[in-house]
Amino acid sequence: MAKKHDHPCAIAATLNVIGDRWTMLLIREAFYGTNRFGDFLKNTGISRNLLTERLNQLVEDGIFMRQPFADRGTSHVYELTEKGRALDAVFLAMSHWGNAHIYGEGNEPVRMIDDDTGLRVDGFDLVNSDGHPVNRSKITLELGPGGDGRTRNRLAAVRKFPFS
Amino acid sequence: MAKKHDHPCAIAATLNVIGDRWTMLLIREAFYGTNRFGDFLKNTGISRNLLTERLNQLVEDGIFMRQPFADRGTSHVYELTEKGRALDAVFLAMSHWGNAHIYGEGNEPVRMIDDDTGLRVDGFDLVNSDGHPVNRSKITLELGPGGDGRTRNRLAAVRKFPFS
DNA sequence: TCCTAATAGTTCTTTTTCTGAACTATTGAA
DNA sequence: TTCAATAGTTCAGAAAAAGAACTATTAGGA
Repeated sequence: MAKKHDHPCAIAATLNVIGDRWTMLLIREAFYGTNRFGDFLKNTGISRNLLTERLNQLVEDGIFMRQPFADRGTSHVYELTEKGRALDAVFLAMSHWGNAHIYGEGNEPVRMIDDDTGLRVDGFDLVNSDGHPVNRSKITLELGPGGDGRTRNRLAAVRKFPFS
Repeated sequence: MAKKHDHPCAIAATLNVIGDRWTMLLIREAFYGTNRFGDFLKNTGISRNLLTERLNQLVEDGIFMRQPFADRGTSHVYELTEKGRALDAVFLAMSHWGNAHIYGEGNEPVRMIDDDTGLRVDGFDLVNSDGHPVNRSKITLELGPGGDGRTRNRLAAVRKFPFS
């Protein structure tokens, strides 16, 4: 991928791993069960050389594990690591937003169903470290231990989120 | 941005809007309260010509509203639309993942605090359309009204998510 | 009125990345 | 030992991004 963002920010850091046109599509495939080079290729439309590069990078970043697979030829299996599976929240958020705001109600290509009730999965509640729900409009940003002067200045300007 | 993904998938559709190195960073800035060309420029490090192009695209995509601002020179104010604010879930998911899996506990540059309890915001619960919690490991994918033959074939292969 | 400063945006060149196609390598099975 | 399947490499052309210089617009002040 391109040059990395280098300021202390979790969004920037995350974009350094998944912030390009293809990576989240590869991770979507992994969640769908795809684990072979050729299947990633076929199901996403990425070019071969980019796929090679992206898979290598994702293995290096600890998102995929690569294991030999004795089939025909030189085969490997790519599986999500725990760190990779933890991207499920990003997957779900993007999936929900795309359904709601690009396709719109009644036009979703794929829906997620809650097996227990048969109802559609339909959003998220934020929870705090006690597991209790958080009011999305009452969140404050705080300088963390990994922040620096830039972070402090940045937060000094704005602390309230317009979450809804 | 680059060529668009063209298959019926909410992730692909979302990537067509935010799937590049800079866009989520601009949206982060908007959540932080940034609304002027020069401030986006300064706070992200994007180049001027790309910023112009991205802002135009985001206005076209309905993520930002652009309004005249009488200051000095030819000024505008960029504000998130409701569709843009709805990306808060993506923002929160990326933010949480970056903190947890790139910086790690004790190294977060920025933390989100639940004003009501003072505790850290620490993840998401999925909810169904009744607003009730969903067991993440019990979700099924279903062909939606906007799906096509490709979608059907795709889902036929795998229906269970390895969410954790 | 004219100049200046502030802001936003454009243009242009160079560098980097992506695309797409052809080619190579490895290995199991016939 | 040849063939087919798979993964991966190489390379040329196209597209996008980076970075710097330049232009345009307008408020305010001399």
